[in-house]
Amino acid sequence: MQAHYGYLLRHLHSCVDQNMTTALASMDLTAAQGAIMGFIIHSKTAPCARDIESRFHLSHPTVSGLLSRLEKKGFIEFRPDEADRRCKRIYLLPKGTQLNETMHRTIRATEMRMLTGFSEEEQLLFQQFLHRAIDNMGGSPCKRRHKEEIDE
Amino acid sequence: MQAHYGYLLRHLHSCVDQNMTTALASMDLTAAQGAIMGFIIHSKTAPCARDIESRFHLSHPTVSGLLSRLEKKGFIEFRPDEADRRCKRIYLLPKGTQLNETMHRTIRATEMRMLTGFSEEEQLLFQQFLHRAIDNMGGSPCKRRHKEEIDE
DNA sequence: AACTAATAGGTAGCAAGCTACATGTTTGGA
DNA sequence: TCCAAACATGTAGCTTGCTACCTATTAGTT
Repeated sequence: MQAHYGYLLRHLHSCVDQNMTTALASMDLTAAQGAIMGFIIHSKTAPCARDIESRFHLSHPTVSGLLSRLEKKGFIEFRPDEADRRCKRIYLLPKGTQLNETMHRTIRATEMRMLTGFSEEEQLLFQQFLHRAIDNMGGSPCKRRHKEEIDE
Repeated sequence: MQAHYGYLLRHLHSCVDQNMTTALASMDLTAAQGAIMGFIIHSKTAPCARDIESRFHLSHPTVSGLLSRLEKKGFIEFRPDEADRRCKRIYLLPKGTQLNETMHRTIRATEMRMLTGFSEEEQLLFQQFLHRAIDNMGGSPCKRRHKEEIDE
């Protein structure tokens, strides 16, 4: 029997994404949007789009689209940085601040569901496999490299 | 340190997909298109869109789009089934038949790259983890169920 | 001081995933 | 036989991912 890891990865990713989106639907968030809101909520200082690109290894236009949808829905707002007029910092609006605990519980619950029947050791191993495989593929999927991963 | 499997899965899937697409670019195929061409080439009898949906757990419109791009590029053509006028069977055109060996080698090579440094046992374990996680999430990402997975 | 690099962001355009709804064909049961 | 359910496909419209190319600002070098 053949491996077809490419297929398995797409399938699992797709399942998790759909389940996560369904779980977050009552909060008016998709899986990707939820992940980003979690990051913004936990940031000490107001992040800018670039920070999100680096953290999630996403291209600039992808993040740009996600943020503009979150802005349209009233979770966040942009305000220009006074010191550096290039970057627009992201600030939480009330609707965004409210999410906090419920959202994290929901995300956690979906991940736990995926790992049903996995022992502690298996969970750790699974996580290590994913990290090793990512490293083997060169880390960043998008062309434009991020600061912390300059391969000299 | 937290898990964030959702993020890891997206990241790995994205890396693999990009690498696969780059590797297949010289054949004028993307990763998803390559997977489907492989399935069509190996089919005993001419498949229809539905067969591809079941095999890859994809929704109908997704498959429909992929196939129409493959048709436009001249890899395949559609011919209606004479017995059942609902389904349009998929036939390989010369450009599609030519792909065979090179394409499979390329796909295999990319998967092997991802597994660099994995022992035989680790590869098997990784594969089992993916299958188990998929089962935990309920198998099919899209709403419309497929024949073989009717959960009674 | 001035020019070039790097950086932050914007837009267009495409692929691939999804849901929801509509059409036409087959099949099976009353 | 006939009508309803199941089935194969089509289309519209959305999100999320990408590349490529553009502008504006900052920083660094000469």
